[in-house]
Amino acid sequence: MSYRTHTCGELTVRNIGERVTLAGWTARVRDLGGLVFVDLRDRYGKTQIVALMSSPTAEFFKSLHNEDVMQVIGTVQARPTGMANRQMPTGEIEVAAESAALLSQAAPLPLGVEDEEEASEEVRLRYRYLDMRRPRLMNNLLLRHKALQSVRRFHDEQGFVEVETPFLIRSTPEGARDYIVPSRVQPGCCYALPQSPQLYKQALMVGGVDRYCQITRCFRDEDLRRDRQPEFTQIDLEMAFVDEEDVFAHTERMMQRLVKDTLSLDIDLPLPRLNYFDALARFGSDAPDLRFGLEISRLDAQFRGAGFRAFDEALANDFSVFGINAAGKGELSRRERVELEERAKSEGLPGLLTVPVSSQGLGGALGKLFDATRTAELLRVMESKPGDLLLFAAGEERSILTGLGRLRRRLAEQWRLISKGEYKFCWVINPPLFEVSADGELTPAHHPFTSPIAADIDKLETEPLKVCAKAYDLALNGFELGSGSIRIHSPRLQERVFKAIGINIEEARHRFGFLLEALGYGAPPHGGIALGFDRIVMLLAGETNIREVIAFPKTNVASSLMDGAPTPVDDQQMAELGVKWINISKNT
RNA sequence: GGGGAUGUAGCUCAGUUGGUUAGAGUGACGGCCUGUCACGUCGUAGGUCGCGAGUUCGAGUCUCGUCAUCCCCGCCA
Repeated sequence: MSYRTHTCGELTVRNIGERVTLAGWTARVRDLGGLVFVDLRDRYGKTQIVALMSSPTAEFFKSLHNEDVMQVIGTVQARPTGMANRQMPTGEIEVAAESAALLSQAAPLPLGVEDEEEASEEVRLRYRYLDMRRPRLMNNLLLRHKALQSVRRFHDEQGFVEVETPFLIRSTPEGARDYIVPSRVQPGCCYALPQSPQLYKQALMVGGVDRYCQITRCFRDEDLRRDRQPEFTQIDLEMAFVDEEDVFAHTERMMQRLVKDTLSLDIDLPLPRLNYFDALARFGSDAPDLRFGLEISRLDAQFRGAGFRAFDEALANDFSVFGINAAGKGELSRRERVELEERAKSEGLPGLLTVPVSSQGLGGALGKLFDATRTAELLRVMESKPGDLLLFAAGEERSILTGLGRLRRRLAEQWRLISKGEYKFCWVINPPLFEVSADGELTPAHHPFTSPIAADIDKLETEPLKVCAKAYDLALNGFELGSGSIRIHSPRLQERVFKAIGINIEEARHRFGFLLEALGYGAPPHGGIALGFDRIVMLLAGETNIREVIAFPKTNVASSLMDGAPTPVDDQQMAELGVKWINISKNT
């Protein structure tokens, strides 16, 4: 006989009179003396079990503890008139118990499975298997499953081949720090866990797998954030014989389908596109949040010669002035404006000038400095009207823009300019191919296999920093969902790019192993994208933290509180690997 | 590596200018109760105030250090 004939979420009035067997967790026991109710729960729902004092099971029910696992055999019956619970799907019926069996006993729980939100992050992570019994995490896991199936089904329909690539790979010094795995068979050598399957998917293109997709784990040993875990899942895809437009079209349809399959929402295509520099200039971010305004304006011309000393000095130093129109915020109190200025400093801005706009013109520090013409011009550029509050900051262009970008997001949250359930995607396209690293070297902004846009190839040797890449990021609601590019498939162009960043072909071959060789054996034009699956699910779930959509996530210092990883390992294990610790100061 | 927040009963929290025996809700345990559904009701147990120093007649409260969890900057091709 099977453990259960039905789940705890499916019995309704249609089942009245049926003899059923249910199994699940004891969610609650309501002992009324001569009458006992038990809510039996599984992931499908809850069903009320009832036993009269005269019933042989009543004594057993009274002895139950919360979360004991049991099996009940009984008959589905309608609840007495007026006793239905309209809150729950099974609320019109109950199961009159004939017999019951305890399947497993539960000790008192360290967190309340029944109450929502009443547990610290620490306790939830330590007892993740209990947290899972609560609807929030369970629903997120179910949503994640749906999203996985949607993406797989879509790619299968489109003729994509799912190929698994290795987890034990060659370490490359580029990019994020690698997780390292020492080899026992080859003492002194290590594998790395992949930061992404980049090199392999390009090899697959050379191999003729012209449409590849993989939903796979990636590993990066960097500090965590609310949208970053050391191991995370990517939707990785690559296509041969395509240009950017093909990748855009494919990715957009995948996202459209994903949002439809999970949330039943329709996304309009094509998705808007922003040039990388425009995104930075207007939103102070390469992953702009388009759900609200507060756009940034460049105001060098409007402030030049206006006599505002701090900004004049900045302009004289080749710095810039930028502003944001906080529409309708002109009535903020003196104190609120000071708080705003403090907030700006905490976002890395050197300072913030706040100026209310009234029907008389500009207030605050600019009231006396700006004449009618200058005022009119400023209001025109900032699209401002009386009742607004203007925010200004001056300094080095990029740092002011990114600072204002962070402030912009904070203010939108604080002022509740974002409505829930809105999904605003956008492509951010054609970023620079190279950037200058901290030590002054030219480095690839994306990765060294990214193709420059055709029009810029001639500048590779002369003005490398002006070369734009055939690369693109997909952003959603202020988060980077993923990025990709059209790759270089010509060994000659690849060589020029390496030369531009100061590495010769031998060195490149040493660092990137097989890929360069592969490109020499007939590589089709190809490109692709990799999307952060956890982030996508986080946003679909309406969560603000990636941990909420990961079954067993890590803490800020990359610990797993449930199993205690990472731990020291035996000397024996280390000896086999030929590895010895030095200078260990803590955690030993 | 840097900045910020938090840490008090199993859980979620309160605890005043430093002052007697550290409280509440919930959960746990025991009793009563025949229509509950956050059942009600009566009772009982439950504390290394994260840890370690220091200041003080006296520290949950003040100072320093340290650990843990969270958020941000750096970092994340």
